[in-house]
Amino acid sequence: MRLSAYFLPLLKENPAEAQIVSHRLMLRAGMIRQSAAGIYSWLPLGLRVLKKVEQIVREEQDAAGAQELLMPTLQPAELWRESGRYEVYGKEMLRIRDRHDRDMLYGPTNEELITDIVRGSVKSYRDLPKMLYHIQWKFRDEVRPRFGVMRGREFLMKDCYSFDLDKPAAVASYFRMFAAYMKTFKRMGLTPIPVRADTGPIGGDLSHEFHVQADTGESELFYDADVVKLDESNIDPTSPDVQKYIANWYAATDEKHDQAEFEARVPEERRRRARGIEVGQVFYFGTKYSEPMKAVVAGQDKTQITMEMGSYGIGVSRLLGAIIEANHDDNGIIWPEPVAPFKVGLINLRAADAKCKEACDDLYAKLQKAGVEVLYDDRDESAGAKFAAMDLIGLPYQFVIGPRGVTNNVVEIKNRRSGEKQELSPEAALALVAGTNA
RNA sequence: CGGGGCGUAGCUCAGCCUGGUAGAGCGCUAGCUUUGGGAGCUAGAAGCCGGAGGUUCGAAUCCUCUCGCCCCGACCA
Repeated sequence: MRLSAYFLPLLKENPAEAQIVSHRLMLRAGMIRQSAAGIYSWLPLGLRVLKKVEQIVREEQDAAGAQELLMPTLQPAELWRESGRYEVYGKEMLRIRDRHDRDMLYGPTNEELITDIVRGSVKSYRDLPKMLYHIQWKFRDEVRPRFGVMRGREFLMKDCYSFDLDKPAAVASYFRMFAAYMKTFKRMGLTPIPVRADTGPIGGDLSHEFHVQADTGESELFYDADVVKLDESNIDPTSPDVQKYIANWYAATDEKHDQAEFEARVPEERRRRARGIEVGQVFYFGTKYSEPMKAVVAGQDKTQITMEMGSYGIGVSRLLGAIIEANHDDNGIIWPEPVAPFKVGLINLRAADAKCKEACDDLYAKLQKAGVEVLYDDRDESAGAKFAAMDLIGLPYQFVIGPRGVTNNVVEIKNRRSGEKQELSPEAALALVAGTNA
């Protein structure tokens, strides 16, 4: 993509409304634009990252055995009356009336809808288990939206629902998803910390929140260092020992932290304290919805079995804020490579110079041919402006070509994260990024 | 939902107290000069001063009402 043609409205100054760093940087880097309080448009650069985050989530859901579907944003109030949540949910739920005076709502979550779908088609014990998920926009009418996309009213969420025959199977589904979450967040360059959680309005008796570590995070976490060291690929979700271990380890947010228990259970050298941002939560809630909504299957012995359910959410749009909170410096964003909007930023320092232009155009074509995602700054701007823009949007590699480099046939490569610079031939530069392209 | 703050050019803000022809910096347009860390000079364009009422000869400025946005708290993916 040529920057001269790209819609990338960068801001040199901090917008007054943005207080926290991720919000400021997303606005300054031209990723989002606010439409109303807590509601944002996603501009091309922001959308590219959103899609990458979404894709990683999708791949790990699929790998965990879940199947993707897509439910609507608008739901009939009827289903929520059936589960009893229509009255319980409060003003956070955006209620709408259609032209026929039917009560509708913009979904804040989808337990009712998915249960309705499953109960309509799943009739036999042979049809279970099932795990179904979708990635869809949700709306929660927060009293006070803030922190940009981290606490918007409209947000993109992955929500998955598991349906099992009995509790042991449902708990295994829970821990399968648990392991998938660890992997998902790690793939984005984050450090996930799973914290035991209350089940809140969703209900149930087993739940974990996933926080990712960020110095600017909203909550304070106290945890056993072993929690972070756990390798999710070794988790056997069906093992009662593993389940017990995970369910009982010490990790708590400040509200639920018990210093005495922390000290009693965790050796001093393993006690950790950090700030985090919540990006996901998993619940096992048994028959809370399947019971009132009559989601049952016929068992082998002609009995009726009420499905055992769990639900699993990831705040996809919120993750962008969390990733930036955990990956930035004074100059701007530092994207982890798997979610970077482009892998390489190619800078022509002297756009008016024919030789520079030729060298850059050539390298740009080769990068594209090699399948490397590249943003090419071909604008006629001052060098400083180009460096600053590239640092701000935080692409992992900056390829710089100026009059000096052209004379020596070298490309200067800057690693955005480490700041290290090296000079390579165009061929070597190409090999550097083409080789490791995912 | 309680408390506080702010709405003036695309962005950051001054002007308001003490009413009298709407400002600055950045950005934008044109030209010239520059060219390795947000360039310089010159000339421009750009605003229903959030909206509605009121007071006044006269309102960005004073009064009333309203809408929007931000911050702290309670609440939350």
